[in-house]
Amino acid sequence: MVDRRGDGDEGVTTTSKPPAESPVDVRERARAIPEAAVARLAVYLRVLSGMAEQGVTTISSEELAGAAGVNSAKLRKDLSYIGSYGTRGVGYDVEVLVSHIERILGLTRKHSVAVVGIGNLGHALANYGGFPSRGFPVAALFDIDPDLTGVPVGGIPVDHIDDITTVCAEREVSIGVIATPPQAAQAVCDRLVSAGVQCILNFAPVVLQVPDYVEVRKVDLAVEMQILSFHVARRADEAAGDVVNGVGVDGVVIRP
Amino acid sequence: MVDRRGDGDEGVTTTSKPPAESPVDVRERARAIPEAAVARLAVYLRVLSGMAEQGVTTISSEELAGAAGVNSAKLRKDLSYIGSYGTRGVGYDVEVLVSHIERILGLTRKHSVAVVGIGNLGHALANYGGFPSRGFPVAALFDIDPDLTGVPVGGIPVDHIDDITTVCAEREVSIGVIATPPQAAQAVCDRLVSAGVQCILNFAPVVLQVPDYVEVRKVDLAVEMQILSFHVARRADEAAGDVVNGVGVDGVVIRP
DNA sequence: CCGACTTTGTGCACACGTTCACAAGCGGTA
DNA sequence: TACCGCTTGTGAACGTGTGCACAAAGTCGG
Repeated sequence: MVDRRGDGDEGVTTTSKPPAESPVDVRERARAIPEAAVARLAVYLRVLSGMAEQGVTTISSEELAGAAGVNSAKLRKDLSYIGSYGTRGVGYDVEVLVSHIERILGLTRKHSVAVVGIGNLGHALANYGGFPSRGFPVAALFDIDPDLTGVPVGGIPVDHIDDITTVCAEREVSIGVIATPPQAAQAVCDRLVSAGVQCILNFAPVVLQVPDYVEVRKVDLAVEMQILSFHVARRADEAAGDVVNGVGVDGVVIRP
Repeated sequence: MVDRRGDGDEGVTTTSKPPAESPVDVRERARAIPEAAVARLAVYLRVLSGMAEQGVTTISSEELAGAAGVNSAKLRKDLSYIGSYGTRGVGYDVEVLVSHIERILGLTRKHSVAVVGIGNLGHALANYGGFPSRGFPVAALFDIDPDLTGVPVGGIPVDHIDDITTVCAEREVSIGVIATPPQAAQAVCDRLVSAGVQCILNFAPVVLQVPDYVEVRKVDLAVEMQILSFHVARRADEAAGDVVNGVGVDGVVIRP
């Protein structure tokens, strides 16, 4: 039932395609792509889309790397994970690259999204234009507050959280977004999981416990802030402690 | 532990390799906590704070690791970067650990935050309770829309973006949050930087170009979604692959 | 004071990710 | 066709991060 539709075939490129990659190879390749590279591929894709809109048809690794904020060797290696679709001496065809990255990222298929927790953040997410335009239609909204049920937010009526199982099944939700207060997050997560959702994006500042087969990514604003804070502090220490021999600013003995 | 051993008895170790590092490098290294560890320390801190509130005074690496969703060896190694504050046979004193992590993360100082772009997301951020409670008071809001100027959001009046330099200096903003549309992000970023802000949290789906001394972290919802999408696709491929092993790729299922 | 038991801190080996550097391949030119 | 300059793709070196496994260091009961 896993419809491996994707592009009807690989022959979009010129006739040159010696080893005639089989779908199995593509699959093996996808499995072997490092996590870090996947994140960057998504960035390349966005940059490339922008390029395409501006009418750019060809781009070199150097240019693309610059626009994506990485070094060009890394970029080429990342792209090599998905196949060799460049032309030596010339660069990459923007459209070809776009379609291959989309295929690898599984964007040939639409992924319906459900947002749980329609507070400030939930509202923002429901109205966020970046989702639908990139193949992630928001198909359902849930909240525990009965007063919200039926109220449309961003064009979609809110459902009560108790209906999560049936609604998710009905609308084929494949990604759940948790935007609830921390206390509710684990319970919501459990309900999503039992509703068959296997991918979760968690905005609540909690560590979710899930079965192995469920993929969770978290966005934790406080943690991001604290990482920035750490760098501020480190920088201050460096400035202040430059000359201090053996002792850091905070009293940590650095040298024996 | 901050390297204070001078004991004899290395046992069976091979001949030591000479890294030939200058003392300065050693000191820099000692100070440098791996980026990945810093992110986790922030998580430990949150978990520990919760524990403390519930009256827990002591915790073992195993328990804390479980609550933080990491393995215990990693947790201990992470904690060892900031010093050895545990008691063998017992565990860690929660409050002691909290205070040390806070010190390392630079949370003993308040870091004022400015949010630029008061749209849906900006509203959500301005109202987000998680910031002030964790030592990140929102001290300023900016937008380009003159109609918003003076309007209070989350208790703070919005300033016009043209006043960003003076206001940021006045209120000692150390962290800037960009929640504008992508087209505006780079310009806003430039203004923040020239206003002296050295740490930026970017929600706009753009790769920001900044000087070396500025620290940028990005939160890109579309990228997160696409990473999840990749995993969905990979999983689907794997499921198909189980069948494909020894069978054609046309989706015909042949059960052995 | 001792021995049994618990838990930390860390050396070591391994896996993952990044960067370098260069051969291979392509388009353009004479 | 033969050459030249340019850019890709990748093997190999390197650096960073992870996990295991165990000695060291503590508590506790007797």
